[in-house]
Amino acid sequence: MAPIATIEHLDQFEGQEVTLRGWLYNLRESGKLLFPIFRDGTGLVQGVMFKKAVTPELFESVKGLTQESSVIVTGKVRAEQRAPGGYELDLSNVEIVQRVPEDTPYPISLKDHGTEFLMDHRHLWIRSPRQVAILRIRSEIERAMHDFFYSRDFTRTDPPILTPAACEGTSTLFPVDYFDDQAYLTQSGQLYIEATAMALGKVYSFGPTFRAEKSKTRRHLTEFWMIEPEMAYAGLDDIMSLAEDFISFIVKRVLETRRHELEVIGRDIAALEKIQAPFPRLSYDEAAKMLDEAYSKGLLENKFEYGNDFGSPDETYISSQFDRPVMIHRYPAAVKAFYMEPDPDDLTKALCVDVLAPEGYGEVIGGSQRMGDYKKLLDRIHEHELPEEAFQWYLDLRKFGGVPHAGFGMGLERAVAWICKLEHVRETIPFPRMLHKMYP
RNA sequence: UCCUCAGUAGCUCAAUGGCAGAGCAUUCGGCUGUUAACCGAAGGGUUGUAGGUUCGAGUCCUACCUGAGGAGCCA
Repeated sequence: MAPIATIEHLDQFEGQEVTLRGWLYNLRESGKLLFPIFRDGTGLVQGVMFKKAVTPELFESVKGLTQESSVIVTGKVRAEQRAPGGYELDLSNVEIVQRVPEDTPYPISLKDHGTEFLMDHRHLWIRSPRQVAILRIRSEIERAMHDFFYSRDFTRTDPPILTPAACEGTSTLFPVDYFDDQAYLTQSGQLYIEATAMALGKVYSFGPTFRAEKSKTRRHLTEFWMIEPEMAYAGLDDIMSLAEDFISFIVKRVLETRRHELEVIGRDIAALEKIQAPFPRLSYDEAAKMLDEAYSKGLLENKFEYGNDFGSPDETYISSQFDRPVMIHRYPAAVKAFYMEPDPDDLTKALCVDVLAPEGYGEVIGGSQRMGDYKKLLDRIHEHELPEEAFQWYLDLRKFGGVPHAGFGMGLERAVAWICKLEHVRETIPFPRMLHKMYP
């Protein structure tokens, strides 16, 4: 019985007979010679079968085998320059586990397809080599995130997904029936990990978040995964340093362990190699000045109105001026969330930071120092017309041993989209949830 | 929600207001080194839906549906 191998590690079996378990990716025929290409989730390998070398029954069963039929194949591994991947399998047996019927052929061919068709067949599309590579990179990024925070003595604490009230505004919540009451799907775990940070010091959370925004852009999902660190006794500068170390760590890890996948998707690796801390830091005022100058030079279509949040084209312009992520800090408090601490040097500004990814990917991280004072926080809750009762527990955090604390949130899918340089976040998650898109 | 564009075979796309076409996929045949193999043949159509203009509409007009891209909002 031949040992079971994976295509990824075929080089360890050169000259040996192995068994692979996978699917038929493609089949080329040349008379009495067959070239089936197999995939097993770790890569692609081409098999060779000469008619004379096997039984007629075996040859006929492989000849005309349909795409994506599941197979267990046995053959001898041989280095072969003519084969894609560098190794080839001289086939001695092909066991067909399930044959795709001819009258319902596998819908995703090796030719081009449109977005709508691919999205309707997302459950099959994820088998394509490019999608496999992206999902492997996503997985590696998730692993790197956890490694980073554990190596820095953070404790992972999981916030609830069903929540009684909004974290920021109420217009973008998904309501759900909760017995005789109404609950909402969480928009962010932040408020809850502020509480766990007061219990454990340095914490982070990683989980799904839900926003019912009617956004139809390449950067939006209604369900996305967010990683959020929160630190007691920390301020804005601490989380800016943390954010640049964090991003640098993740990119370095992907370059170390997923270089092959980056090559599969055609990512420009040199651009990623530049991602090293420190990142450029710009105040909101400095960024606004930059936008003014760009507008007067005709580089921006619309004039930036000081005091507003940056629009998408503004972010793209700013990030295009740097070869690594740029951190913009101290936005006007008026355009930011209610829980942010005002800048003591300018009370109209908030101690917050947005990290804009390069190459036009926009905001991947948003963070801030949190409002420390009980009375000021209560006033903000009233100003934003939020229900005070729902925030009583949150206010308690300022009543019982309040300390300066800060944290940030990174949208995983936007980070993956940037690191993989994808056109759209829909390819960063196995089953994206978008406006009017729930199937499959 | 607003703006722009698109919808024709299973898929990707052609078709000056005048016979509904090709490549891939499928089926049949050929090929002993193919590289999204190639060569020959066959089957496959309510042109998104409903109206309208016209001798004649895939093509022009109106409404609606669906999708894509962008804006706003956000991670």
